[in-house]
Amino acid sequence: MCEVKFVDEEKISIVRPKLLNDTEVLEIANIFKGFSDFTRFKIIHLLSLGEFCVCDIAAVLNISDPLVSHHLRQLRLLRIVKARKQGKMTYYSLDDAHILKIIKTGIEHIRE
Amino acid sequence: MCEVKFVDEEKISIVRPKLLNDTEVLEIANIFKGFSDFTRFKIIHLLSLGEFCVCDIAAVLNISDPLVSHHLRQLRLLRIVKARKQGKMTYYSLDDAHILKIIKTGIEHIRE
DNA sequence: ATAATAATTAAACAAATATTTAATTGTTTA
DNA sequence: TAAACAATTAAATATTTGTTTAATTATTAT
Repeated sequence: MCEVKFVDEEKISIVRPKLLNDTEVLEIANIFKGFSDFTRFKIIHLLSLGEFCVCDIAAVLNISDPLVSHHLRQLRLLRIVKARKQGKMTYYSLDDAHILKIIKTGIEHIRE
Repeated sequence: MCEVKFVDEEKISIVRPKLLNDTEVLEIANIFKGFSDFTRFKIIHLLSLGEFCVCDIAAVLNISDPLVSHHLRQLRLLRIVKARKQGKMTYYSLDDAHILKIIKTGIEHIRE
């Protein structure tokens, strides 16, 4: 086990006040959690290309309607996507410009 | 259940070739997964402020050494952080500039 | 009203993941 | 060489989370 005192007390004291508070950290981590699942990211990426109904999302990605609906619900709660209802259908799209930026950052990153 | 044919066949056919392949999606989703946990994001954010040993990370964030080590291992595999060994200690820091950009995008996002 | 359909919700299950505790490795110093 | 310490690893547990299936809601059209 590691001793209690800090290896570099000074470095720590400079950094401490710059730390984010728990609420902020939780919020940010949750946003990234929205992007962290294989299926969910596929949905998000599709919606970055346009507005789609649940039915078409499921068909294009070859997954079931309830699964799409389930993920969209999470994404709506995280305000990553927004919904527009029209008749029987619900059309989904990305909620704001930030979301597109996050997607792009991710794509850029893996393409180095 | 939703019928098989697409609501907007044309829109779909335009979008289809623009979709990312599964390997890319998995890679991106995994990077975001690195950022998606409360404790792990705290570690990442701390490392965005400087280079630290396991011992100090654990002390500042008030969590156990093995937990820090465990998360750092994942982050190293995802190439989000890198390690530098010196004597008994291992010093960790962010792996590249992209990572800093992702962190900033996240912080920006919640601060609108 | 009834039937058909898009979407959502609920319940059950399966799989993945975070955390804890204990044991181990590897390096330094006495 | 033995003791001390930083870090890692392993095993066990607890929790969260993704997916499936079935049932339900809400809207449109007959």
